Amino acid sequence: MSGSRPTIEDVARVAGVSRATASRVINDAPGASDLLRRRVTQAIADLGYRPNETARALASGRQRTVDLIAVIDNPDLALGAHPYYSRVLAGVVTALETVNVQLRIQVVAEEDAAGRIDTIAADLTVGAILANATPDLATQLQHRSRKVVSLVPTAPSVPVVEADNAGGAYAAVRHLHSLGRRRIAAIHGPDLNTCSIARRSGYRRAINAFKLRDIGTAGGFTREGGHAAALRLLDEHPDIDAMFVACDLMAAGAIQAITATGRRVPEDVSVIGFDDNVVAICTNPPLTTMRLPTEEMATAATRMLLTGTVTPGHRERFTVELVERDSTSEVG
Amino acid sequence: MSGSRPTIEDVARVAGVSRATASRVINDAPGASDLLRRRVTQAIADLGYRPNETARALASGRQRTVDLIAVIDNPDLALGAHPYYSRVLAGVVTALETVNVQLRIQVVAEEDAAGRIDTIAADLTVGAILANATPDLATQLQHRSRKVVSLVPTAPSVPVVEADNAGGAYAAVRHLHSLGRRRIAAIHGPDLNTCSIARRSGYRRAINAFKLRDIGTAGGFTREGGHAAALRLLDEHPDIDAMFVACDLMAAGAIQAITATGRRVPEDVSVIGFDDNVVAICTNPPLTTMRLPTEEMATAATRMLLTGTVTPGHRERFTVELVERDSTSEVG
DNA sequence: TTGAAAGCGCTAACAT
DNA sequence: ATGTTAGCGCTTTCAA
Repeated sequence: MSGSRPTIEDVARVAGVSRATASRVINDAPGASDLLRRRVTQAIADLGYRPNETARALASGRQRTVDLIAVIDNPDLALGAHPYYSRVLAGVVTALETVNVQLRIQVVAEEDAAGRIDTIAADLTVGAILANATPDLATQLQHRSRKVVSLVPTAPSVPVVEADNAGGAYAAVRHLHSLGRRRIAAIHGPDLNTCSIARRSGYRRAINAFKLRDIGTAGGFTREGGHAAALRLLDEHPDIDAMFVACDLMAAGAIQAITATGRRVPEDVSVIGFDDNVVAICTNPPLTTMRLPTEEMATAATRMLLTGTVTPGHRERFTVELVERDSTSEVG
Repeated sequence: MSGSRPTIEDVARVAGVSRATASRVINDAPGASDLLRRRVTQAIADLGYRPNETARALASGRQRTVDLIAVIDNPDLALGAHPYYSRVLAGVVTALETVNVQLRIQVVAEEDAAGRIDTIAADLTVGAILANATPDLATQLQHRSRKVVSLVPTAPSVPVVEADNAGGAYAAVRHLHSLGRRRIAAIHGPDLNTCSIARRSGYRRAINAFKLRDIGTAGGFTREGGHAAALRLLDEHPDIDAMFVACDLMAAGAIQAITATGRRVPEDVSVIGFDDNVVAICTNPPLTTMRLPTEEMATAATRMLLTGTVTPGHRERFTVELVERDSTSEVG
């Protein structure tokens, strides 16, 4: 009776319609009048009905899954290794804890992403979370399926749960400035990466606001990239007294490079990163950084997919906060 | 016809029995003669039959899941943050990619682990992977369910997919010794942690083999712990020229501490870690460490559960290999 | 010990 | 537009 979970049968009965109609409403399928549609929706709400995913899967012949799409350029930093994916994964898993929905992870190599779009879109059931898709890929995927949400900014029409990258970068530079740093160089991420672009624009805005010189180079979001970039920067601009680095992994490399040139962090060169993942406490010295609420963002994105509340152009923005550690200090 | 996957119906027909009997055999349920049991088993093999998990879940009323049990003592190092869990998660997800089995993650606080054992055991369907269980917890769980496999050594009867912790620790010390280091201190993990115990015994064995002095302290497997431990060690034994640190996170802390005392890594004090997770490339200098194949181990453990090949006392051991970076050097 | 048959909760033809 | 009905592949009574 009232002990077990309501079924579609209950919904149909309460709404005074057939199971088929109830099913149509639940699945947003055509072939139901607005009147009945409303009655069913009401019944669902009243009963607190939630479809049994298992029965759905059996009847329809396909398992409902949430797809996590990761575009990989560097195979060394796969799912288990890269702190970003780890956090995304953890966030998605949290949202999936209570529902009967499968998680499918699709690792797509950058070069054959284009070729796989149709297949991916066709296989989508609940929808896809784009961990790090390019605007192009995201747009195409969204065109073919609608059930897509990105964790990084892409194109205006693609639903996104994003971090305030520009604001975070601005705050980072402002912090360095408040410490008396005046020659603040930047190690940016890849030129075409949208997070990287947003962070760079935040940096530029701050540089202008504080009337500083814009010194920057790109590092590719890897430790190696950060290392090489810092070396270049110090070579060309030996008087740099701070670095804004667009991700923690690069910041780790930058710190290694800075100290390798005989400079001290934070006294000679203060460093501020972006992400606040486990790497930040392991650099030497520990890294001051801007914290991204990655897990929370992934959870939110997954919930959107699950509840079907993704609408084109939907935009949710999470704030990014400063976490002070030992890689920054006042000019002394 | 031959196009789609064989069903239990096909198995029953080929074996010349009813669906009910086939089901009994498949589920190891009582009530089937040895003769029929053999015929069904043969038919399953011939057809390459694999049960449809979705149908199973619907009929039985419960979803089959693999449970990943993580005992958490430090909330700061939850699933998304700690590199170990990330790698385990990645490995489990890999094994689950092709099957219709749900992943359920149970985060258990250390203090109420005991109280939750019965509930956890009762809810198990496919089985549980114990990421970091104590011998006590593992034994009790295995007692109540059988379908349990640990990723760390626990008790002899509990099936385990483990790393050669002792061998790895021995190899680490041997490496330091081969570089001319003679005052090799150790930062061990928690006293009661079985990985930590195995690594410590490997260290001791090496210390004896090379006739070195046994200098050690415990660090609790956290960055903070490693930091504090290194400070203590250097204070009490200022002439230490190398450290064997039982995990990368602690090694990161140790390196921070060593350089903070004005010593150089690797020249004055060489450091070798254990794990080889993302942290290892982010320390300053990058960390020489012993690589644990955590993802592969987790995948193997999950497959065992899935195929039902877990038997009490089963023991699988993965080797641990040296990865040289810049935190170790010859005495010069 | 074995088999027949009734569902599990839902989707999707097919009728109306 | 709406309802009727036949399964999806399996487990689990219930009878034999």
